[in-house]
Amino acid sequence: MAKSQFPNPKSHKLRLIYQRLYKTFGPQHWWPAKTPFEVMVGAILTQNTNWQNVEKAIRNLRKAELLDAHKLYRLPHRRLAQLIRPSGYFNIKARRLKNFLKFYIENYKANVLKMRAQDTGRLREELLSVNGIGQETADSILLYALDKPVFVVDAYTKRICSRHGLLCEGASYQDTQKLFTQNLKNDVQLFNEYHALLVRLGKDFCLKSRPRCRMCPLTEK
DNA sequence: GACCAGGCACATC
DNA sequence: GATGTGCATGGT
Repeated sequence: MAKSQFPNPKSHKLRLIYQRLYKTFGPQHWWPAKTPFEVMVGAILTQNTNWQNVEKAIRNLRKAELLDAHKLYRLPHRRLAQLIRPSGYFNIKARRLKNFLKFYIENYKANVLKMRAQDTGRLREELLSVNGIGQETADSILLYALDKPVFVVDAYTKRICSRHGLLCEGASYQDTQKLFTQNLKNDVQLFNEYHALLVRLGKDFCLKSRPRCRMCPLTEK
Protein backbone atom coordinates (compact mmCIF):
# COMPACT_ATOMS: atom_id res chain seq x y z
CA MET A 1 0.00 0.00 0.00
CA ALA A 2 1.26 3.46 -0.84
CA LYS A 3 2.36 5.64 2.03
CA SER A 4 -0.09 8.39 2.93
CA GLN A 5 0.94 11.81 1.70
CA PHE A 6 -0.26 13.23 5.03
CA PRO A 7 1.95 12.98 8.07
CA ASN A 8 0.92 10.58 10.81
CA PRO A 9 -0.94 12.87 13.26
CA LYS A 10 0.46 11.18 16.36
CA SER A 11 3.98 11.40 15.06
CA HIS A 12 3.38 15.05 14.22
CA LYS A 13 2.01 15.80 17.68
CA LEU A 14 4.86 13.97 19.42
CA ARG A 15 7.39 15.98 17.46
CA LEU A 16 5.61 19.25 18.27
CA ILE A 17 5.56 18.39 21.97
CA TYR A 18 9.25 17.57 21.87
CA GLN A 19 10.11 20.80 20.13
CA ARG A 20 8.10 22.86 22.58
CA LEU A 21 9.61 21.14 25.61
CA TYR A 22 13.14 21.44 24.27
CA LYS A 23 12.61 25.12 23.47
CA THR A 24 11.23 25.74 26.97
CA PHE A 25 13.62 23.70 29.09
CA GLY A 26 16.66 23.07 26.90
CA PRO A 27 18.82 19.94 27.12
CA GLN A 28 18.47 18.01 30.39
CA HIS A 29 21.84 16.20 30.28
CA TRP A 30 20.51 12.88 31.52
CA TRP A 31 21.25 10.62 33.30
CA PRO A 32 22.65 12.66 36.19
CA ALA A 33 25.44 10.19 37.03
CA LYS A 34 29.20 9.88 36.61
CA THR A 35 29.38 6.30 35.25
CA PRO A 36 27.09 3.69 33.64
CA PHE A 37 27.32 1.64 36.85
CA GLU A 38 26.10 4.63 38.83
CA VAL A 39 23.15 4.89 36.40
CA MET A 40 22.22 1.28 37.13
CA VAL A 41 22.40 1.79 40.89
CA GLY A 42 20.43 5.04 40.59
CA ALA A 43 17.77 3.37 38.45
CA ILE A 44 17.00 0.98 41.29
CA LEU A 45 17.25 3.55 44.06
CA THR A 46 14.94 6.02 42.33
CA GLN A 47 11.98 3.64 42.28
CA ASN A 48 9.02 5.67 43.54
CA THR A 49 11.42 8.14 45.11
CA ASN A 50 12.45 11.75 44.69
CA TRP A 51 15.80 12.02 42.90
CA GLN A 52 17.20 14.35 45.59
CA ASN A 53 16.89 11.53 48.10
CA VAL A 54 18.64 9.16 45.71
CA GLU A 55 21.51 11.61 45.35
CA LYS A 56 22.04 11.51 49.10
CA ALA A 57 22.21 7.71 49.04
CA ILE A 58 24.66 7.73 46.12
CA ARG A 59 26.80 10.33 47.90
CA ASN A 60 26.98 7.98 50.89
CA LEU A 61 28.13 5.13 48.66
CA ARG A 62 30.72 7.28 46.92
CA LYS A 63 32.05 8.67 50.20
CA ALA A 64 32.47 5.11 51.46
CA GLU A 65 34.21 4.24 48.16
CA LEU A 66 31.67 1.52 47.51
CA LEU A 67 30.45 2.47 44.03
CA ASP A 68 31.79 -0.81 42.70
CA ALA A 69 29.81 -3.94 41.84
CA HIS A 70 31.97 -6.43 43.75
CA LYS A 71 32.38 -4.25 46.83
CA LEU A 72 28.65 -3.54 46.99
CA TYR A 73 27.76 -7.18 46.47
CA ARG A 74 30.02 -8.25 49.36
CA LEU A 75 28.58 -5.63 51.71
CA PRO A 76 26.36 -7.00 54.52
CA HIS A 77 22.67 -6.21 54.04
CA ARG A 78 22.44 -4.01 57.14
CA ARG A 79 25.39 -1.86 56.10
CA LEU A 80 24.08 -1.42 52.57
CA ALA A 81 20.59 -0.59 53.82
CA GLN A 82 22.06 1.97 56.21
CA LEU A 83 24.01 3.70 53.42
CA ILE A 84 21.05 3.92 51.05
CA ARG A 85 18.60 4.86 53.81
CA PRO A 86 17.87 8.38 52.46
CA SER A 87 16.42 6.89 49.24
CA GLY A 88 13.57 5.28 51.16
CA TYR A 89 12.41 1.62 51.10
CA PHE A 90 15.99 0.90 52.07
CA ASN A 91 15.53 -2.74 53.08
CA ILE A 92 13.75 -3.69 49.88
CA LYS A 93 16.13 -1.64 47.74
CA ALA A 94 19.19 -3.19 49.38
CA ARG A 95 17.79 -6.60 48.43
CA ARG A 96 16.97 -5.47 44.89
CA LEU A 97 20.44 -3.99 44.44
CA LYS A 98 22.00 -7.27 45.54
CA ASN A 99 19.77 -9.21 43.14
CA PHE A 100 20.91 -6.99 40.30
CA LEU A 101 24.58 -7.14 41.31
CA LYS A 102 24.47 -10.94 41.44
CA PHE A 103 23.07 -10.97 37.91
CA TYR A 104 25.56 -8.36 36.68
CA ILE A 105 28.57 -10.15 38.15
CA GLU A 106 27.56 -13.70 37.26
CA ASN A 107 26.35 -13.00 33.73
CA TYR A 108 28.52 -10.09 32.63
CA LYS A 109 31.53 -10.17 34.98
CA ALA A 110 30.45 -6.69 36.11
CA ASN A 111 31.55 -5.38 32.72
CA VAL A 112 29.44 -2.70 31.03
CA LEU A 113 30.96 -3.39 27.62
CA LYS A 114 30.02 -7.06 27.79
CA MET A 115 26.50 -6.07 28.73
CA ARG A 116 26.31 -3.49 25.94
CA ALA A 117 27.31 -6.16 23.44
CA GLN A 118 24.28 -8.29 24.30
CA ASP A 119 21.19 -8.22 22.08
CA THR A 120 18.82 -5.54 23.39
CA GLY A 121 15.65 -7.66 23.44
CA ARG A 122 17.39 -10.54 25.14
CA LEU A 123 19.05 -8.28 27.70
CA ARG A 124 15.70 -6.68 28.50
CA GLU A 125 14.21 -10.10 29.20
CA GLU A 126 17.18 -10.97 31.39
CA LEU A 127 16.86 -7.76 33.37
CA LEU A 128 13.13 -8.31 33.84
CA SER A 129 13.83 -11.74 35.27
CA VAL A 130 15.77 -10.15 38.15
CA ASN A 131 13.51 -9.73 41.16
CA GLY A 132 13.13 -6.02 41.80
CA ILE A 133 13.69 -4.87 38.22
CA GLY A 134 10.50 -3.94 36.43
CA GLN A 135 9.96 -2.41 33.01
CA GLU A 136 10.89 1.17 33.83
CA THR A 137 14.04 0.20 35.70
CA ALA A 138 15.11 -2.21 32.94
CA ASP A 139 14.50 0.37 30.23
CA SER A 140 16.30 3.10 32.19
CA ILE A 141 19.35 0.84 32.42
CA LEU A 142 19.15 -0.03 28.72
CA LEU A 143 18.82 3.57 27.55
CA TYR A 144 20.82 5.59 30.06
CA ALA A 145 23.56 3.16 31.06
CA LEU A 146 23.96 1.16 27.85
CA ASP A 147 22.88 3.60 25.10
CA LYS A 148 20.26 1.21 23.70
CA PRO A 149 17.41 2.84 21.73
CA VAL A 150 14.64 2.00 24.21
CA PHE A 151 11.96 4.49 25.26
CA VAL A 152 11.52 4.80 29.03
CA VAL A 153 7.96 5.15 30.27
CA ASP A 154 7.13 6.44 33.72
CA ALA A 155 4.12 7.78 35.59
CA TYR A 156 4.68 11.27 34.15
CA THR A 157 4.80 9.95 30.59
CA LYS A 158 1.46 8.16 30.96
CA ARG A 159 -0.18 11.13 32.64
CA ILE A 160 1.01 13.63 30.05
CA CYS A 161 0.01 11.39 27.12
CA SER A 162 -3.51 10.83 28.43
CA ARG A 163 -3.97 14.50 29.32
CA HIS A 164 -3.03 15.47 25.79
CA GLY A 165 -5.22 12.92 24.08
CA LEU A 166 -2.44 10.69 22.79
CA LEU A 167 -3.50 7.70 24.89
CA CYS A 168 -6.55 6.77 26.88
CA GLU A 169 -6.30 6.94 30.66
CA GLY A 170 -4.99 3.74 32.15
CA ALA A 171 -2.95 2.82 29.06
CA SER A 172 -0.39 0.11 29.75
CA TYR A 173 3.38 0.47 29.81
CA GLN A 174 3.59 -1.32 26.44
CA ASP A 175 0.94 0.88 24.84
CA THR A 176 2.72 4.01 26.00
CA GLN A 177 6.11 2.77 24.89
CA LYS A 178 4.75 1.78 21.48
CA LEU A 179 3.28 5.25 20.97
CA PHE A 180 6.79 6.69 21.06
CA THR A 181 8.77 3.96 19.38
CA GLN A 182 6.33 3.57 16.50
CA ASN A 183 6.00 7.28 15.85
CA LEU A 184 9.51 8.58 16.35
CA LYS A 185 12.89 7.93 14.83
CA ASN A 186 14.67 5.08 16.64
CA ASP A 187 17.31 7.35 18.09
CA VAL A 188 19.12 6.99 21.43
CA GLN A 189 19.72 10.72 21.89
CA LEU A 190 16.11 11.59 21.03
CA PHE A 191 14.74 8.97 23.45
CA ASN A 192 17.17 10.14 26.12
CA GLU A 193 16.15 13.80 25.85
CA TYR A 194 12.44 13.19 25.33
CA HIS A 195 11.99 11.14 28.49
CA ALA A 196 14.08 13.59 30.53
CA LEU A 197 11.98 16.50 29.23
CA LEU A 198 8.73 14.73 30.13
CA VAL A 199 10.00 14.20 33.66
CA ARG A 200 11.03 17.86 33.84
CA LEU A 201 7.56 18.90 32.68
CA GLY A 202 5.90 16.60 35.19
CA LYS A 203 8.01 17.90 38.05
CA ASP A 204 7.61 21.56 37.21
CA PHE A 205 3.91 21.58 36.51
CA CYS A 206 2.42 19.37 39.18
CA LEU A 207 0.39 17.33 36.73
CA LYS A 208 -1.17 15.19 39.41
CA SER A 209 -3.11 17.96 41.09
CA ARG A 210 -3.50 20.41 38.23
CA PRO A 211 -4.60 18.72 35.01
CA ARG A 212 -4.35 21.82 32.83
CA CYS A 213 -2.00 24.37 34.26
CA ARG A 214 -2.09 27.66 32.32
CA MET A 215 1.65 28.01 32.64
CA CYS A 216 2.36 24.58 31.17
CA PRO A 217 4.27 24.91 27.88
CA LEU A 218 1.98 22.31 26.32
CA THR A 219 -1.28 24.11 27.17
CA GLU A 220 -2.78 25.77 24.09
CA LYS A 221 -2.86 29.51 24.70
C1' DG B 1 0.37 16.85 59.53
C1' DA B 2 -0.73 15.61 54.79
C1' DC B 3 0.84 14.87 50.42
C1' DC B 4 4.05 13.51 46.98
C1' DA B 5 8.11 11.42 44.54
C1' DG B 6 11.76 9.18 37.86
C1' DG B 7 8.20 1.31 41.04
C1' DC B 8 7.88 -3.30 42.13
C1' DA B 9 6.31 -7.75 43.93
C1' DC B 10 2.95 -10.27 45.95
C1' DA B 11 -1.76 -11.61 47.51
C1' DT B 12 -6.36 -11.85 46.37
C1' DC B 13 -10.33 -11.99 43.59
C1' DG C 1 -6.09 -9.54 34.06
C1' DA C 2 -7.35 -6.01 37.56
C1' DT C 3 -7.00 -4.17 42.00
C1' DG C 4 -5.09 -3.41 46.70
C1' DT C 5 -1.22 -3.25 49.76
C1' DG C 6 3.48 -2.92 51.85
C1' DC C 7 7.75 -0.88 51.41
C1' DA C 8 10.12 4.60 53.93
C1' DT C 9 12.69 8.80 53.45
C1' DG C 10 12.81 13.84 52.98
C1' DG C 11 10.95 18.18 50.79
C1' DT C 12 6.94 21.31 50.42
